[in-house]
Amino acid sequence: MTVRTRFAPSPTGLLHIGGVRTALFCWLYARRHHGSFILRIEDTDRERSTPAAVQVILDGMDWLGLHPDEGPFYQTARYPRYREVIRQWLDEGKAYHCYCTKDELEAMRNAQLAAKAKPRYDGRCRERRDPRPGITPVVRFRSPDEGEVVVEDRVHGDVVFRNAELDDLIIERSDGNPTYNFCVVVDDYDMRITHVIRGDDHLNNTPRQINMLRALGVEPPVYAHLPMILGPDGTKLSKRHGAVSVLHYREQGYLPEALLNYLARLGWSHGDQEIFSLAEMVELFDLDHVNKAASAINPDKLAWISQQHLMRAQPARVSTELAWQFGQLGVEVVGGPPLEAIVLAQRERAKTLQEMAQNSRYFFCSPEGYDDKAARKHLVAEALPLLAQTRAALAALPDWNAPAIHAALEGLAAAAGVGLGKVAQPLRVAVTGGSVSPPIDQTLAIIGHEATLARIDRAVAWVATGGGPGA
RNA sequence: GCUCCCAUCGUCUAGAGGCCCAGGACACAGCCCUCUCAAGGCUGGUACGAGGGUUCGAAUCCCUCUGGGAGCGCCA
Repeated sequence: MTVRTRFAPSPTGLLHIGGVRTALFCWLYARRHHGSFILRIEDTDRERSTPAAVQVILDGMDWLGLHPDEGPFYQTARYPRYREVIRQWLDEGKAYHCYCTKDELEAMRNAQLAAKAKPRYDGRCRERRDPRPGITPVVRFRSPDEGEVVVEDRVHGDVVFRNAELDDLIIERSDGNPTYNFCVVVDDYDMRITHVIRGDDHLNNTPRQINMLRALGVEPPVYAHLPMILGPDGTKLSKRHGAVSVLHYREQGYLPEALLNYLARLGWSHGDQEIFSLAEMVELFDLDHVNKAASAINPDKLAWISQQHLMRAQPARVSTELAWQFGQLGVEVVGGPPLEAIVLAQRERAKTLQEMAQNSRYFFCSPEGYDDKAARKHLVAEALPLLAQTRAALAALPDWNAPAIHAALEGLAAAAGVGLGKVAQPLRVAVTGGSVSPPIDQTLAIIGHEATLARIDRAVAWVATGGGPGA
């Protein structure tokens, strides 16, 4: 039997880390077993579903490369099918009309809560024969009164629920719209889903769904309920921390495979391995090593993984992403140094593409000013003679490349009887505006011969005129 | 309140009775490398929630407790 998994988000909020992790596991499992991954939009809540939210889901999945083999399917497009099943169940006595008003339901609920009982529908309309005038009924599924349902879960093991705990849930609202638990069942059946992989907040819904599946005459699929993902502080994911759209991660400069790698390690493991390429994840993923406990997001670790992927990715691809980041910063890169050289020089000193771009402005523009602390230490009168010598030596260089620059600077330092740092730091501040950059030879090589000399001149003049604001 | 789930370093996790006085990773501290910052290497500290069992032997199995979480909607 071919594996068929599905990711079924509802377009009522944003697609965040938690949803993405679920999507990832579904996708990985399907890929791993050469099956199909299906995307289904659960938009039966017409009040809260928005086209914008659908678009975010689609864009997010697309960016991450979690492409569905089938779909997206929209539940709102399947209403005729749901009605067909409901009609059939009504005919077979598996479902019935309920004329209780919201007020009555509310009263029932309060009474049960007051009696310290679990609030649930008592089934009072089960045997009702006649409609109540003026009330449009809902349709309820007739849940078994006795026995128990066993959810055979791939991550939790067998979980047993007594049917006595379950009540008759509404499957069609009074406005004619079908409800979630019911649609899921019909869809998973129609779409021949073999493995339902979802958040464990759905574990409690599962016995009801199994009962409905059986009413349809079929046996349930394999279930795997994933633990929740929590915010950095260990509490539920909220807007305050972590519950931001996945697309935020793109803007902040994370590579999709880095985010996916991080998410894969949240709840899944393969021994001690931390870094996985997409191909490795597909090859190694399995449900047996999915953890049962909830896990908290750790931004530091995500950043570290991000950098690991930045260092491993093809420079050409990283360049493309970097160009976008420069665009965001308003830095014109056309006509400047090749981006690949910058990637190679900067990738081990940036956690994200955004950070890389921010730290690389000086490759394209002269510093607008000098870092205060750095200037006070290195751009001072005493440093001028050596800086002037450096300028002369660099000006005389016939070939402008890192090894040649390096040799020149080394020679200068040796002749002056100082360490390379004495030469490099003033130069670095003059040319980049700060005290941090890739190795000075590489930095100068990328900036270019002319620009380097011009910037040294500016710095010398700046020192000569007593410093002051600006460069 | 009822039902269900969960429980190893601060965090992510390895661990499927002896290989564990518990391993890896992030973070943190120190050292090395070094023109700065990184990257990399080395070293260090910190964890099996508590109590009972079972067993020659338990982080691993069972029970109770405690602590977290989820569900109990004409939301998904």
